[in-house]
Amino acid sequence: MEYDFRNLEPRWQNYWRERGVYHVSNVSNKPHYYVLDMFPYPSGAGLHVGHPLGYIASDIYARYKRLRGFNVLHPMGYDAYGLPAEQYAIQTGQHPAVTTEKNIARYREQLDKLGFCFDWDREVRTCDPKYYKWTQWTFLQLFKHYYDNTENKAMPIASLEARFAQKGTEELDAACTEVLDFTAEEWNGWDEAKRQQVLMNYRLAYLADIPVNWCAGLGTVLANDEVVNGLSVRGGYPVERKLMRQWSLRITAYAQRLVDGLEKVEWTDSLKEIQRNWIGRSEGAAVWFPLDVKSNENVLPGAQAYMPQFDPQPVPSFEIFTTRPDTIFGVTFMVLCPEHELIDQITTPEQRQQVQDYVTWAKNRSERERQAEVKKVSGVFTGAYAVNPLTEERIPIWVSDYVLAGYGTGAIMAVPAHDSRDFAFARHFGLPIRQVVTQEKDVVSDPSTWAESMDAKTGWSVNSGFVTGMKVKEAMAAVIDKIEELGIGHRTVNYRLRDAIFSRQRYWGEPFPVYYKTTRQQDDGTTSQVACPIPEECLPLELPEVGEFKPTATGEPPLGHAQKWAWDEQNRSVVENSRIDNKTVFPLELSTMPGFAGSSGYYLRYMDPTNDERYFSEQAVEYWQNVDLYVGGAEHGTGHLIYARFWNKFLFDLGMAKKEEPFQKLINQGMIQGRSNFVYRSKADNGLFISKGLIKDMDEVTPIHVDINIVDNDVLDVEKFRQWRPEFADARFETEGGKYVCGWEVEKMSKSMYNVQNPDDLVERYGADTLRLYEMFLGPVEQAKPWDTNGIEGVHRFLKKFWRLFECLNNDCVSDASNTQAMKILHQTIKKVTDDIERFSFNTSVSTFMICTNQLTDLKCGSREVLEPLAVLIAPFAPHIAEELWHQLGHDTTVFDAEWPQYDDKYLVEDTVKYPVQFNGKMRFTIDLPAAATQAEALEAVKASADGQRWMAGAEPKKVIFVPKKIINIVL
RNA sequence: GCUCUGGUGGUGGAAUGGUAGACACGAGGGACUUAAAAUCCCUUGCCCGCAAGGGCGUGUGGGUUCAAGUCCCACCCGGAGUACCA
Repeated sequence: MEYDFRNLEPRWQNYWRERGVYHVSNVSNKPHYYVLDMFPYPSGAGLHVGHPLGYIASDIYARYKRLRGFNVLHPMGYDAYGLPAEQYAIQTGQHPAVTTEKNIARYREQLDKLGFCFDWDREVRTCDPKYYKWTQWTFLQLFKHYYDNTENKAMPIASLEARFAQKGTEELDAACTEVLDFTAEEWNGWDEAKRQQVLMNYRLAYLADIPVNWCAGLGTVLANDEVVNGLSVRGGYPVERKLMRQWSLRITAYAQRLVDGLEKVEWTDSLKEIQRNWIGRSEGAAVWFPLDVKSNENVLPGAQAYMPQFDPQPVPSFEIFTTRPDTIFGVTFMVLCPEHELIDQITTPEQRQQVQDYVTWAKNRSERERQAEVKKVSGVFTGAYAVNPLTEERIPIWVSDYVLAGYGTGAIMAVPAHDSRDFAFARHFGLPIRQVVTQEKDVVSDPSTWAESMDAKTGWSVNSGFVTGMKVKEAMAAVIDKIEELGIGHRTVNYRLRDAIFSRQRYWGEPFPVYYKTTRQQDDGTTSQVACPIPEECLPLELPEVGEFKPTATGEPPLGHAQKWAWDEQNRSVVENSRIDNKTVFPLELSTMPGFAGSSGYYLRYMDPTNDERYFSEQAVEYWQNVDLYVGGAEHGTGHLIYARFWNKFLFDLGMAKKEEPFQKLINQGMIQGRSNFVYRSKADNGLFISKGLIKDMDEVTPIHVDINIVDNDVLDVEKFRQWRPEFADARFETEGGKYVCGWEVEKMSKSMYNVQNPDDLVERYGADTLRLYEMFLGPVEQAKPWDTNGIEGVHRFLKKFWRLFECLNNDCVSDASNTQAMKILHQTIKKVTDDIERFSFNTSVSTFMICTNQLTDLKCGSREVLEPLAVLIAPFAPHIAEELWHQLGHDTTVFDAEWPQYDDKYLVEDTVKYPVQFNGKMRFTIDLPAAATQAEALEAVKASADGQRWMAGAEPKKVIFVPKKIINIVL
């Protein structure tokens, strides 16, 4: 009987579905294991061969774990909110829900064909109100909590209110936007609006005017990880900095825990490094530099103290952040960012015009220009001077945009000798450079001769007062101690991580469960809007229908088009906008949540996906704990994987998540790149195409992308090529032995390069099992590699051969002698495959199956005793053929209820092993030895077998190295 | 620039410090066939040699070791992340 995958694969897929073979229960006495894939965004293009790579790997591991007796949770769902569906809606007017539904159906069809073991009963979709109810709920919890640095966890905002009423901000150490200082009396005297304004400063989900990445092309705000080189990741539109009132998540409160948590998880070093860099923890010191008042008297009428904790005098001071406190003796100037609030106050009249011009210029420069011109030095002198608090030297204050408002304090002490940017600045403006660190003890040189600054944090301090002669590390500590002693600064840690902007001016996302009350403030009479949460029991707040998906004429987000988008506080329901009276009916928030909202907690929801009472039940999370294995792309390193960890840590603080880290082990599948094929058109003769091997000079031909689907093993199907496009209808070919050979190149997989491979075609041609094995055989899962179908025939051939192996059993052609040999082969295979799966080396597992099959075929097959375990062994990789063969062997239950075969050492022991023996590299021969031979026995055997010329009888070797089963090395 | 990766035949890739190139593709040769498909066998890192055999080989140069693709140092080249982060 032929290996008829076209008949067999759908048949078993039905069998699995009908019997609910992959249904997973939360109640089991088996050990649990949770294997998760990053759920896909269902795009209109459908799956390409890159998607399934990770799914196949996780499917293999999930099935393997199941066969090893684990209760395996392996769910799948859709990250269904997103920009493409919305863009499509704007163009066509088609509702995003409709296109999304259609795309999901297509994805599901494609996924089903590949025979995955997902428990579809647990499917989640981020756009489903039953799901996003919990996304909104989590947002409300973030809104209702603040981060207490003393407790080092999130705490209810109510406890903060109680605290304020009792003792104000005294002894409070909490994550906040701005450090506030008020007493209980002050708090108690404030009205509700003012109090809400203060609380907003502490909430983990907060509303604030912040500089955001505004993308006019998309009409929305973007998070930092959605912007690259000043352009939006989606669409590549320019992005500008703009001050807007936005919801943000105070993820920075968790910065340290996000760094620390990386120690506890099994991720690749490179991904951990990506996250560490993104969080960007740096230790250093904050130091106050006071203004030199004497030299600036004329510019400081009524200057206010800017150093409340430290300075009793009304002298403006600048707090700077440095990671090199040891170089404080080398400060020759200081630099403020153009946004710095003290610039106006300190600038001298003579410099005022210049400074204003510079600040204006810097503000109007787009983010993109700024980043592109990083190497261009610009800046202006303010005319003012500061005092170095340790040396009491007078140093000029400059303004330059190389100092960023968003990092540290927006002001720096410049040490040009030991910082490359300060160095470039000093050189450009002719400012002095003073060496305070030397790499070779006591050796100093003239910095004016330097080509670059000396940035290394190594060497010794020189010209540095009390730290002169100390090693750099010691000097750092000594300077900070001194600064703290003098009360002019302190040890501190800075993070590069920014709070996550959570508002998007889009339609197709989760609505914020928030409405706004307008109130008039008692003290100054200004009106302000107070954000009020929708009661939790009223969730989900469903996304309203809108006539149009574009922003409104007044520039409001698409939800501004909704007719029914107001909150009736008394009836606790969404009502018509026309009823807004700001007394009982209020406007609802018009922004929606970003893509990462829905994907930040989906792995928890899979544990208990139909629960309407809770996010997930206590019992479910208690059983599953967290994800044991997460498979997905490393491109989510600075986005989803940070947000999800934050989300989980927050839920952990609430006592809901049971593990602080959501993803214990993480495997990054490598990106599948496209492999494009080219034909070469002669420049001299436009109708002539020259085969690759016949081209003498690449200048004589034009390479043209050709659809990879009409190329097989780099050989062009010339007839299909002529039909492919009208202009090639009369194409002529200069061939190599009748074959037209195409060139190839690795490029991104994209439609325009005609190199997109659709998995359906391959399933149709070779079957799902072949495709699964082939994708694994391609190379290590983690490695990026170009897609290339050149080897798929070999894998398909292997499956046919494997199939024939089982036909032998039916023909009963097994001999006893060969059976013993076959058992050895089987047990070697069990051991190797098991080891390989455990270390996620699926490509070598496939090779092992090939070797095993070849050997058994050579032996003229094997017995049931051999073939039965083999069917189980291959089941994770090629489930359909395994299930078919398993049933042919007479079983009537699924192979996935079988037990994973164990290997027996007795079959692995070889009687004798050939040992290569080496005499100090000069001579080598091979002897036979019992496999279990000891070093002494080995030596005796060597002496007995070695040839007499070189091994003198009775001679003793100087040294013998004996590695069992490997090699004996003897030094004479 | 900084950080992380990787560099092995014509190709994809194997090698707990122990016979480098498993396995597969491609290529060449052959068997079976009227033919094709399918299947099977042989050769295939490079150089010398009819052969036996020998020499050279894991980006480059050093080092550690009886033994290095693997460990250490320096450099060169790719890929990824990040980017005026003080």
